[in-house]
Amino acid sequence: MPELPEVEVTRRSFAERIAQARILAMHMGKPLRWPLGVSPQSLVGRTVLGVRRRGKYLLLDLDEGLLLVHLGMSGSLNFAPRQDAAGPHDHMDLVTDRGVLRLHDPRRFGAVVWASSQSAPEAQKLLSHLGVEPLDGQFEVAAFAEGLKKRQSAIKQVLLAGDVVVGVGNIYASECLFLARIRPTTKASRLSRPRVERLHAAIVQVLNRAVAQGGSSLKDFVNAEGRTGYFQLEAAVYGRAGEPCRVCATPIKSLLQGQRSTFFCPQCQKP
DNA sequence: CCATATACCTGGCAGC
DNA sequence: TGCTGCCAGGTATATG
Repeated sequence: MPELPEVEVTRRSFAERIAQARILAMHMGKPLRWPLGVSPQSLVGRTVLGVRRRGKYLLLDLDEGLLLVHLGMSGSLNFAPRQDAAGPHDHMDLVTDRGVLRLHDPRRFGAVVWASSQSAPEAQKLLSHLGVEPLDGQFEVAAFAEGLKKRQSAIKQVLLAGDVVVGVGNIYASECLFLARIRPTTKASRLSRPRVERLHAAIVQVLNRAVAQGGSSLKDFVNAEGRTGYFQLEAAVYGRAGEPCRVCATPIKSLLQGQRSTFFCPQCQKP
């Protein structure tokens, strides 16, 4: 579910409300992708200073250490003054004096991991290999082009890998490549400079637009206030196999790349 | 180092 | 209805 836009929308929907909250209790449900790494009880008394994002990870800065939260494929957070009894798919409650932050994650590919600092091994293991942030002004064409030059695999899969640029998942990879008029199977190293420039601009444009639309709610994404997103309504290619291209009316095609579905317009995205 | 396959887990849906 | 197989927004890890 959650790519950069959904994670950022989630962050914005509770960051201010949880700032300066004191942790009163923490309850963990079924095992997630990785263990918390510390006793939930040991976090009682800590204060949540703020919420940042790195790639698809949310970083909850505490007055001592931090929590890394990942939503996996099916995770969502909810922050409210109170929560109902936990359901079978609620796997974390962070009870604070400003509300309860609850992680709902049916597939349990998500995770909540404690780290003593962002530079500590337990955090670096997850963050160190991540590529540049596309929306923070540090994303530059020259470095992007350099990163792509080294990669022999298809551009779609290089985007998904997240070690050149972070945040572009399976929906937005197809959308960005459509906007940039690039065939997803093109080898990254073979992209012409104009195409790299178009892709760079498309990534920024698509992700910003998706954030503005509250993310994509294909199935069940909601932000920490329980609100759905609307970007899926304007998706150009994702999930539209067989439907007419919004630009040229040619039927959208789909294919598999690395076991993931890719969607593209064979007319607008020439090899 | 690089590229690709695999594993994790649950629910929804098409097809029979 | 109920079963089976396939698909789904991610990514560390194993394998070649």
